[in-house]
Amino acid sequence: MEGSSPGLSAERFHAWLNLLQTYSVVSGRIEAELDAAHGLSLAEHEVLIRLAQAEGTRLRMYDLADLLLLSKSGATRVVDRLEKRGLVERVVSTDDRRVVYAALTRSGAALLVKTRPLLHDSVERFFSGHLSDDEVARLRAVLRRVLEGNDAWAEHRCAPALEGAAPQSARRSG
Amino acid sequence: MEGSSPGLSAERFHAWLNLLQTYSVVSGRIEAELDAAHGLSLAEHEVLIRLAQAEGTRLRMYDLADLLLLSKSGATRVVDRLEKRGLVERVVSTDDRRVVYAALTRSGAALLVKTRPLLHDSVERFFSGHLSDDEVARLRAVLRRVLEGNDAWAEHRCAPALEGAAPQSARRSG
DNA sequence: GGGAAACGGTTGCACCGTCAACTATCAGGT
DNA sequence: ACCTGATAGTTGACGGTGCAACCGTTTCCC
Repeated sequence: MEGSSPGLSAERFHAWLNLLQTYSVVSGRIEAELDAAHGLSLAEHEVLIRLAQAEGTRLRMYDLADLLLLSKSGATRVVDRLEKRGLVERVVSTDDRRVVYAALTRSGAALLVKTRPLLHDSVERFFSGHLSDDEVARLRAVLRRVLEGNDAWAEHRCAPALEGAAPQSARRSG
Repeated sequence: MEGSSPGLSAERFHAWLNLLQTYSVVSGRIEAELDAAHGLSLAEHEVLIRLAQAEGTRLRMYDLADLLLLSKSGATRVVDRLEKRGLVERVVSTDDRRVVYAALTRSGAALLVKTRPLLHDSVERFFSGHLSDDEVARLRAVLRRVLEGNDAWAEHRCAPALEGAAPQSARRSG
């Protein structure tokens, strides 16, 4: 009853531990920096980014939750917070009155313009800056495979974010 | 004012997003499985594991917090929970009466014997199972570098855990 | 020895997120 | 038209975590 070879699996288990640790440390640092600078959490920040990139700078709550890997209620709450600050507003869909859009407000967009460079910079400084382009690519490939293995890979979630760093203009329909 | 080339940094930023997603998805699955099976969270599980591996199957609260990358209060609370279930007990040090040891109880050790294989299995199934040994090694190396870059690499935190899957015997001093 | 500072741990409070239950709306079948 | 079920979102209760303030202990240094 020795089970699966312990020595081998230890190495594999450590990789998992290291992932947890990296997540914990890096996200902690980034969050601290963002919070100190603008009082925005990582999740809040990501909401703004996702909205900025979306068609019409708005998203259904449902899609937002999906994008952020958050529960429905989680999405409700993060939007609550942002709405209270006037960075986002809720708009009920006319097509389907169950649907609520979270829409980026003017001041939300304005804030994002200021905060995005810092986020970029933080991620680079605390994370990707320690890696070569090649390593980054390999890392992505590996993580992608894990996500696929968990049926959690989704192009729309993993591919976008941060494209075209200046979305202010020419966002009209397309 | 174009700043750092956006296209390049996008790729690097995505790697970060993918790390967040992988953490979220995988830890969610593992946690669900552990919880369903034994009512133990991932953090609680790790406490038991760390204690089992420690000298005398006990650790100072301080060290425990460090190992788990938890705040002091976080450690207090997770031990509270485990103590309430009788899996762990607090022992005040005689050397230094400020110090409190969290010590694995008999039933804690017994439970761990049953749960550890499942944890192993979960990690393999949801995470490392999707990767080759080579990829695992590369991943570890990369994550380690990021941790080092954040002054967060610590041998005692990253190396141990899960060594010799049968610690029940011959754990005496050494 | 006595006071100050450092240390280890716990507690109060607030935040963030989940789950389950709920409301409201829409779609389908009869 | 009506009832049923699915869908989108919100709410309330709750769990887990961090921070700051706190207590008791130890250490340092005069």
